[in-house]
Amino acid sequence: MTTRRRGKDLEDAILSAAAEELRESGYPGMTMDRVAARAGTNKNAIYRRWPHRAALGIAAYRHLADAAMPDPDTGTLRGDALEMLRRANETWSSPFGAILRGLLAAAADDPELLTLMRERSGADTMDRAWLAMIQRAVARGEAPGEAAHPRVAATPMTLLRGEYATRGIPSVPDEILVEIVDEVFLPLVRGRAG
Amino acid sequence: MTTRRRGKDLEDAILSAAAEELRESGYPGMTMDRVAARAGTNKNAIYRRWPHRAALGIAAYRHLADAAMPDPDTGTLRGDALEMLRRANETWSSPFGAILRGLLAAAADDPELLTLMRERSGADTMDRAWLAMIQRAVARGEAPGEAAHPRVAATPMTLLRGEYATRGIPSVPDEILVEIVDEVFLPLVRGRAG
DNA sequence: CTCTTAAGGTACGGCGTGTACCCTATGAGA
DNA sequence: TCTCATAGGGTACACGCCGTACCTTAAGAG
Repeated sequence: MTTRRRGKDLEDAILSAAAEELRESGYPGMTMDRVAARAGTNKNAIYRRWPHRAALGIAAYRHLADAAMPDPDTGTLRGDALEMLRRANETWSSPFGAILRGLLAAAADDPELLTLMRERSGADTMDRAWLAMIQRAVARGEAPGEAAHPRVAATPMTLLRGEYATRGIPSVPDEILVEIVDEVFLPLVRGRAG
Repeated sequence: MTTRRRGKDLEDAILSAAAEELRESGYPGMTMDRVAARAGTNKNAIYRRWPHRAALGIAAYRHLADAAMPDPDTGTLRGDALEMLRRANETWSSPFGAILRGLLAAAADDPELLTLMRERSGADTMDRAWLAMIQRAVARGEAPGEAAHPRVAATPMTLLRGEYATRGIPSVPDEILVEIVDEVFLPLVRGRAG
């Protein structure tokens, strides 16, 4: 330990350590002591940068996330929607998604943290992608223009999240995704005609 | 303290104490020590009955819940749906709902607890009420028979829960409820015709 | 070369969960 | 009526974690 890290170097080391802890133990299992130890520093350095454990957790989560997949384009609205749901399901059911859910659970009481989460977790990006997808379908004449409504766009993802919330875990079976698309999303889009 | 409580007496005392703690401090603030003190007993008696704090929390929550309102019957599907959402919004935004949300957050990782919660929290009852409501609309000729689908029935409540999950707070404004009904639920019901 | 700033080291206070141990009232059954 | 297994009461404690305080020491700007 000849040299002593400072500023950004140290900050990155802490974030990486926290991210690894998140990956290994989830948010509830991420302790400040272990993060400090893993980063080869001490809690002072952490608390000088982040006020809470939660703040560090969110910041570290961001360190993991960098998805930014391209929009699906299967040619049909049904195909695109299913693809989106399947991708989301994969993400949410990965250990990675478990972390996100842990964070969400911890933030559930704290509006301030919740908005932080929304920004970082790409939920808004997701909604925009759905809207764009619907607009492509409208352009193809596959859906009525009234279908391009934010709440319609957000519905399938909300339903998927609902599955996680009530079932609780590993992964939502594909039939459910199909059901969400065929029994809710597509009828909804059609029902908005005229 | 001439007499010493046993069995059901003591159990009720503990549950009542836990329920009061829940009401006053929410689930995160309900500590075993305080519950024991409030019940005039000690943690032994509690841990002999419930394995976790979470288990006690869920059991105590049940002690608070006894709603069972009659179904709304406004004469129109739109009116009934709005009424259901408004009632749910009231419940969920009450301190009482905050408790429920705290419990849900704590149980989010544990499927076992989640099923316990579902049974106790009346979510299934709620879904049945929605289905019955839709079936009345079908009988009136107000909705197509295909609309009486469990997933359709569950959609509005899931969307409302989604609002709580992302916004995080006090109460969902009425416009949002109206939007859920007019922009999603009713188009969905109509879109399932034919 | 000095001096402010930030890192390292370490020790705590406080709180909460779950367990251990030992004492004592209760009530069922002989 | 007496005995005795059972369950409640009291208390202490190990353990883990968060967040803070305090002091020492390196780094690097001026």
